[in-house]
Amino acid sequence: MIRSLINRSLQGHLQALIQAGQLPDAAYPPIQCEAPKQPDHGDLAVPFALGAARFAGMNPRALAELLVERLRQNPLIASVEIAGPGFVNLRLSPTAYQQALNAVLNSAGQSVLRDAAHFGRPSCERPERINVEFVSVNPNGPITIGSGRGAAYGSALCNVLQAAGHTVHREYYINDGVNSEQMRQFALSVRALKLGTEFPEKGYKGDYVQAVADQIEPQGDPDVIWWQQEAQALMLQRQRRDLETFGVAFDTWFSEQTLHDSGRVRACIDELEAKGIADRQPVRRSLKLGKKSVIEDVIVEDQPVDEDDAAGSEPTVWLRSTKLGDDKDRVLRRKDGRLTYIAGDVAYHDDKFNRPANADRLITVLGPDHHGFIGRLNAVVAAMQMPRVAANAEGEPLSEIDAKRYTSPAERDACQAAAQDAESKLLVQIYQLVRFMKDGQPAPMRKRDGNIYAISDLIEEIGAQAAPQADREEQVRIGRDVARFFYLMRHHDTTFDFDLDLAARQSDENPVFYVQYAHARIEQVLRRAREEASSLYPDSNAVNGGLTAAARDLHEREKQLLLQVCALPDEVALAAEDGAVNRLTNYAMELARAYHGFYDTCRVIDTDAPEVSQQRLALCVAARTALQGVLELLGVSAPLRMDRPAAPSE
RNA sequence: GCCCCGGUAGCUCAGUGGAUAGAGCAGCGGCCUUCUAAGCCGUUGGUCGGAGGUUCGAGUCCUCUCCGGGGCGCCA
Repeated sequence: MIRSLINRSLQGHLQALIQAGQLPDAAYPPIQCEAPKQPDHGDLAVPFALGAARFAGMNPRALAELLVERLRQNPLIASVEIAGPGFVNLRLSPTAYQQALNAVLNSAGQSVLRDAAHFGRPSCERPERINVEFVSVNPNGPITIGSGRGAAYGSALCNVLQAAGHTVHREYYINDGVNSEQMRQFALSVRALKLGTEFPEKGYKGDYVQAVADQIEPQGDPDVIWWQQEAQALMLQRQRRDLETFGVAFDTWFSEQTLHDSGRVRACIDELEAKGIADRQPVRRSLKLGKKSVIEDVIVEDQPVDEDDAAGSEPTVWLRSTKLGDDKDRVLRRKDGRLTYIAGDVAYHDDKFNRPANADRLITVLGPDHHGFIGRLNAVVAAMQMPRVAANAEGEPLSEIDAKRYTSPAERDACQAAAQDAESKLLVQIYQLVRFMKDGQPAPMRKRDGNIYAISDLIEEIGAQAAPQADREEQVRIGRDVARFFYLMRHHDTTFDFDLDLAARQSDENPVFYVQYAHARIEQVLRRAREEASSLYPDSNAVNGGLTAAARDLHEREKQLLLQVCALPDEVALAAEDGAVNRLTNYAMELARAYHGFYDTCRVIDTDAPEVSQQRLALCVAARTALQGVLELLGVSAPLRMDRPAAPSE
């Protein structure tokens, strides 16, 4: 925002220098400003000269001098100096702040998700249609606190991508395949509880299983498949409800079984066999990997063929995923005819790329136990996308190792191209383990009675402890806000400890309340202004009118607040690029800090100084816009007021 | 054996190859007759696990190594 304003200026200055022949025309790194480490270095710092010196063939300070000459002419810049090895430190003019503030105010009251003109939305260079699949747990239990991280991360990631200008499709893949062994066990457990039949050895216990059993009404003596479908439908209902409570919504709930029913899975296998990337040879290949996943050898093992298998049984069908970079070949169809999970995945990924509103790119959010899936999912995508290999094509001869997995140079080239292409189209985001800490000890995720620690339990627990007097709806709101914020505080690909005691504490240690309190404070100020000094209240026209008045040198705290507000689009752009949504929780805390500092030092409502007061009200509105924006992206509410917790009685 | 993640202040963690490595909490000391003190300000606290390397410059990139967490099914 302010930065992009300045960045544009900087680019202009650079071009001018090149055109004037003061700088050689070279492939310079991008010229950009950044927040200085120390506030007393100025409002913004430009490290360009340090990086560009090499390309210009001059020393950094001399290059900085050239820039400084130009910057002195710039009306947005109040002062500029060279510091350290060649930093250019800028102080912005009141005009620059004024312009930035007005720009933010233009999107006050808008949604960063829905309104494309919201200042928090960075301009996206290459908008894409992105399909994001997340959560996708088996419908044999509630959403656990473990998957809760994936739910929080996935939903926030979608918001960020959308705010960055992409078209996002949120998708949940329902693992409802009837040949799933786990679902069969679940169905048998439900049936046992309902009918009092023998409980399966690997059955599911816990109140949620009983709850499903209580709701099921069998007519006659239905088969296991019926039980399975009924049970998973009920479980799915519960999952949807819990996710909704957690602030997670999907555009599509995609059923695995529909792919089997429509014959798509079988058709895909046929296609793969026709291409030669799947076959029925009784061998399995695996890659022997050395350091840095360098392929040291290809191991080929014969698979036993039992002569006495029932007549009519067919050979196992193998996906030759080692040709596509996976470390093992994978079975698509077992010899008893049942299809594996990965067979469904082939059809599923193919489907995502071939819908009317097809995706340019897929993102799949998976838990830490699925880390080994990256290679095979990539192979699955590559297998369907690769062309049939022409038999007579030529290429560099095969190496000794490659000869063990490829039949021809042409096949090798086609496979490697497909694998590479798949890597650019499918991004697997793995989130790491969460440990829930209670009284300094890890809390068990699975209770002894077979019950699971569900996300709904977490929400209720936090809400009830943080606000014992509040009504249920309010407790759920608090529980959801705190849980989401906590999940999102750390980088998704880092293990972290979720401190349940801290989460439930309504104190200054809890960052969620710190951020929300900043918002409540803003609302309070605006309320008071409306009630006690309505002539100063910034309805949109009055704010803009007030700001076109003489620009004033802002207080240091006001500048810091506005700079922080203006950093939102930059943070969104970065998060969309690298998927590090946790930037935004950090940003939210910094923004809140900036506001609290401003609030403490700068009296807003002051009828004796109407112009200053009006500008500060405008700053409040700007801060509110940014806070609401970032909280909307995080899926955390922005409360209009927060009552001070009762002081401990003396 | 291979893969992923982590090791930064007493604790929990930030930290785009750039300046004197930062917050919060805990500790210590201040600030409510004025918009909510769930707040603010000051202060104490560091061999960024270790060793090499690349670079004008490394907590950040590369190699090796030590310690901790997790993963490597014709389960999903």
